Amino acid sequence: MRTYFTRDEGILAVYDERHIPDGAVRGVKAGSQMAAGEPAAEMREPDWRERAVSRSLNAARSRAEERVQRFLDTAFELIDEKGTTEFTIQEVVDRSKQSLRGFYEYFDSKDELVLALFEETVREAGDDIREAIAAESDPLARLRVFTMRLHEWCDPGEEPRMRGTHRRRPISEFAMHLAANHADRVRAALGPLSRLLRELVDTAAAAGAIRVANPRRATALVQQTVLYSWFGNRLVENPERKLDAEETWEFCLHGLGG
Amino acid sequence: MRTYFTRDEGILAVYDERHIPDGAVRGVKAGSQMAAGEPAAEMREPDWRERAVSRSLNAARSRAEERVQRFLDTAFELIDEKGTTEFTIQEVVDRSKQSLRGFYEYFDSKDELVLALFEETVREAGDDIREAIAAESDPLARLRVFTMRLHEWCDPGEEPRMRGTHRRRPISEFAMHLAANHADRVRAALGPLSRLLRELVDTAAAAGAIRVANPRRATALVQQTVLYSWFGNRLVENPERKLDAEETWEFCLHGLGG
DNA sequence: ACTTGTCGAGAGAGCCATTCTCACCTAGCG
DNA sequence: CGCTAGGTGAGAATGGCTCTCTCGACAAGT
Repeated sequence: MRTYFTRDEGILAVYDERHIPDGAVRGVKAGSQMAAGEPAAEMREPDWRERAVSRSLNAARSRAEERVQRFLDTAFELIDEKGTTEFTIQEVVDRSKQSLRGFYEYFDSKDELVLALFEETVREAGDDIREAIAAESDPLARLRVFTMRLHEWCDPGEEPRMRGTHRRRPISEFAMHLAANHADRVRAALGPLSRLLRELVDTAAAAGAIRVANPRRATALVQQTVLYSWFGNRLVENPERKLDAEETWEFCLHGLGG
Repeated sequence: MRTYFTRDEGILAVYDERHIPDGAVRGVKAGSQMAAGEPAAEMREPDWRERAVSRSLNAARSRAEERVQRFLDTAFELIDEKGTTEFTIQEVVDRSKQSLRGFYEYFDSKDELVLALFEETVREAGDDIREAIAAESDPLARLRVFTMRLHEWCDPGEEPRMRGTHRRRPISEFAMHLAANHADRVRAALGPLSRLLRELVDTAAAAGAIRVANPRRATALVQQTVLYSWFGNRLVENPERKLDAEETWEFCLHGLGG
């Protein structure tokens, strides 16, 4: 089983680890006639040869980056159009004017591709949330903003999606699937958000705004409640009765003894 | 799109509506030469012909019931063995010594089959929970028992499953999938449980054991928290840190202002 | 020109769900 | 008793997808 994405780095760490180096490094070795000690090679000062190599390596890298990015963009596009993650690889390949072979060069499977989209999305969400939090100073307010934003992020009300961002519902949905089959990857992707939440909980607890016995579990519960409450709404038919961010927050707040 | 299962009745209502009657009723009509008013026919006293017909109808029905049951049992068996719902229809058919054609005679699709298993499971859970609740009289205690039982039911700790019941994790998991694609069916299946919970919440609120502004939403939140918290545990690696029923309950309790 | 690595094109392979065909078997009927 | 039609088992055929593999063209280095 191959793995292209490093756990915490995410998408753009892809090619460095695999394809490019595979080829590039081999090139270096061949070009420099392979001196004695391999580790020593890293320490040598960059002569023209090295520079040339690194230049072509960079070129190769950005070529690859661009290719991967095209796959990702196209996939986002298809999801946006279809409102579901049920596109086929063939579609992605055709539309991005690349080859099936190329696709599997960069992604192990379709899941891997969607996982990448998921990571991207979570990253965006994280940035957005962090920004929103920065505007608040009160620990409880920060916690509240986090909760509300995350909730909205999972399931943006009506879909005329805001400029610049993508449809997120299909991704969130697929994340359920991923959570079942690639729990570790999903966990890793959510890591930064979990840690942020934990911080907020700790701070709020320290400030006496909430009373929690076990911060870790409290964090987990809040995260869960928020992450899944949008999904639960799927089982509610009457839109009037769907739970919104505010209600979810209040429930959490009480749950936290606030 | 055909539908074999009535919303609230569940599995055993299947054949009455479709196949059997399709054949049997046609038989009746032909046999009795189709008198005048169709509705009137239902009111006629059972002469020998009617009795004979109903006997064969019953025979056909139980034959069908037995066949369907065999599919269901086999599917449960496969799930138990594999620990996943990833069996193929072919397997079910082969092992139950029936035919593919027969399968699609009774079930529209694989989802339909698993939905049936899900309904069965929920029904069992409901019975179990109701029984457990009956042993308690205090409103809050009843609510607590409900919560804990439901939590355990979704994700029975370690799998050496108790006699008589089936592996439930794979079913719960598949339910996530179903919730995405057949929300209405899942909602219907969960209906009785939701109503029960609502009752408990109302009673507890009336008794002043908890303070809720909007019972409906409170109910939804509790249901969600419980139903998904086991799923959230999937993202927790260290078993020590997984949330258990007790913790979930306490969170809900506070959330409910208890 | 010759080798070697890269990559697009696209033909499968394999796996499934779902549908279709056909032949058998049995009950009812003349 | 032979005949016919509906119900049903067996399992072949279809279609959709993911993923693999082969081929050939192109590019860069030698």
